[in-house]
Formats: sequence, structure tokens, C-alpha cells
Amino acid sequence: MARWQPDARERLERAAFDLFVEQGFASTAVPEIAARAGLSTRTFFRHFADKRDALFADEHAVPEQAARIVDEAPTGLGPLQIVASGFDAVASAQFAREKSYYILRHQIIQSDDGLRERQLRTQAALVEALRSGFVRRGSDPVDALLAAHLTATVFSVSIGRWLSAESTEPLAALLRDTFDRMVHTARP
Amino acid sequence: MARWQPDARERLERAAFDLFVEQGFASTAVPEIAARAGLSTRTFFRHFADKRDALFADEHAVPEQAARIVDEAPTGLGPLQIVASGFDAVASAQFAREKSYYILRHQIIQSDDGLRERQLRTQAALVEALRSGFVRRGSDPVDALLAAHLTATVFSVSIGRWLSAESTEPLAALLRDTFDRMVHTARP
DNA sequence: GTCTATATCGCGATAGAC
DNA sequence: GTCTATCGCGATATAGAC
Repeated sequence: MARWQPDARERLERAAFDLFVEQGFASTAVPEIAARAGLSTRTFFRHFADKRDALFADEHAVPEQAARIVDEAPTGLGPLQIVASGFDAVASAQFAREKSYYILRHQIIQSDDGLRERQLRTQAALVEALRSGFVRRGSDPVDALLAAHLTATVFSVSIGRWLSAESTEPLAALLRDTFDRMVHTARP
Repeated sequence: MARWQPDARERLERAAFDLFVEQGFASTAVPEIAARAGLSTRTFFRHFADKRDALFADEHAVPEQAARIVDEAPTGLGPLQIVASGFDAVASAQFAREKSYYILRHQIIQSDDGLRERQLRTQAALVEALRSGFVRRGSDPVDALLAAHLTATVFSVSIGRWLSAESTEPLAALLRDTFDRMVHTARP
């Protein structure tokens, strides 16, 4: 028999998420999380840099997919055209779980300043992935950075709309609508 | 004679900044900062929520000025027109110190993940100040949020260009140029 | 101001996996 | 045997409570 289960990281993630839901982020201690996962505190910190990281375990997937889409787009498309072409793929790949999961997660994040900051970091990682992708395609550095920011804005606003109480639209539709409205807003 | 100097907060800020420059952010402990300012660790935490906050002491001024500009703008202007009209005022009010100070500060921030996150939080505060200001003027909620994000993008990109090695342009000129390029980039 | 919780990390040891 | 994931202990520093 294995002395340690091979899914330590996943168990820690799940234990953390559940405890954050049950008692709130601030009042959940790392030893609690580790105990529920059947692991030591020390092991928690070998998998996650800090307590918040347990909620952002697969954040790497977003910039990775973004870079892939940009790299594989046909030549001749401008940055924003590439982005718009990837809405459906991103919506289905990055939001594959039950919507209720994302709503719960969103509530946890909004409940804590540190988590909100952490979330902004993942958005910054998306901006950087897009920026460097656009530069690789030959964009001017400043234009690439601007297009990356505009893209991140579309995603951030769309996800906010998707998770808001009233919303019932699919995410992909909200991405398209937000994109169109942003293009319109950007005419001064 | 005063039993305590009235400029405790400023002394702490300066001590923290100097120590961050001398030995780096991570290897500077709060008791060190407090000692150099001639104060107790407890006093440090009465002025700043955490170590990073000492580098963001007057961040509140940015969203405040932004809200004021939006509120006082003549009716009939669209969100982005208001923003463009405020470039000079913001550049001179928020960047009144020597440029070398902002460069040093920028280097410190870039050297640490936590500080980078903290900086993103101040940008989020600017977005929120602008968004609510636009909404007060009657903008549609989503349009207001989009315009706020676009504005924050212009500032973030412009400041980055201003602080980059090659740059010699004044910030206000970079704001105008970045704004124009963003408007152009936003046409897909 | 003092005291305390607890997040975070370095180190050496251990126990299977290959 | 080497490698790797984990453990247990301890040290430090941040942050909050009293």
C-alpha cells in the first residue's frame, strides 16, 4: 500500500475550498485544511505558496490556452480578431464545471481583500501571456500591451456579468456582447 | 515639546522606502523599519495594515482625484472625453516628485510578487472610482465599467512607458499618445 | 504596549517507489 | 541504492487581540 496517496494536491484543494465555504476564508487555518486532507501543514506549503493559492490551483490553464490560441491563429488576423475568435473555446475549456461552483468561488474571493488581490494577479498573468503572444506575431510592443489589456477587460467584465445574480446568458454570448460594447465605448 | 513627533507616518514611510531600496523588500522586517523611524512595531501597524502598505501611503489620492474630475466635468461629455480632459491635471498632481523616486519605487514593486499584487489593487480602486462616477452621471452600468477599465489601462500603460529606460517624454504626452493608440487598437 | 496566534519556511529524517 | 513526497520540529515574522 502506498504510504501517501498520489492526489495530495487535489485533496488539499478540495479541503480548502470546502472549509472556506463552511467557515469563511479568514477563519480557516492552514493546519485545519491539512488535517482534513489527512496531510501535514508542511505538506500544504510544499504544494501552495500560501493559503490563497489553494483557490487558484489551475489558474495556469488560462494564460496557457490564451497563448496557444494566439500562436495558432491564422496570419493576417489582428489581435482583437484573434481574441474574438477564441471566445467559445475559452468559455467551454475554462468554465467546464457547474456554474454553482464558480459562483461559490466568486463569493469566497469577494469576501477577502487578499483573495481579490490574488485574483488580479491571475488577470495580470493573462495580460502578459497575450502581450507576449501578440509581440511574437509582430505587433508593436505598446499596441500588443493595449490589446492584451482590452482582452483582459472583456473577460473580466463578462465573467462578472455571467456570475451576477440576474444573468442567465451563456458566457460565450456575454463575451461577444461585452466585446461589442467595449469596441463601441472606445470611441470617444 | 511634543512627546511624540507629529510626522510618525511620514517617518515610517521614508524609513521603509529607504530600507527597501538598501536591502530589498523581502529582507526588510517591520521591526527594522519601526526602529529606524524611532517607533515601535505596534505603531507601524497602527499606521499601515501591512508591510506593503508603507509603499502605497498616498494611493487614496488617485481615485479621489479621478472621482472629482468625473463629478465636475461638464454635462454632455462622454466618459472617455472626460478622462482625456483630465490627463494634465492628474499627471501634475499625482506625479509631483522627482521622476527618480518613481523609478526606484517601481523597481521595488517589480521585485516582489506581493507588491505587484498590491499595486493591482490600487488600479482596481481607480476602476471602481471611475465606474461609480460614470454611473452617477447616468452611464449604463456595463458601459461605465468598460470605460473605467479602458481608462485604467491608459494610465497603467502610460506610466509603464514613462518609467521605462528609453522614455524621455512627459507623462501627459504619453497619456495622450497611449489614449489615441488605444482608441485605434480597439477597432477590430 | 504587551502578548499571542498563525502563516511561512528551512532542515534533517523517513518511508515507499523504481 | 537513489529519488521523491512527506513528516516533524523549530525559527521568524507578520498581524491582530487584549
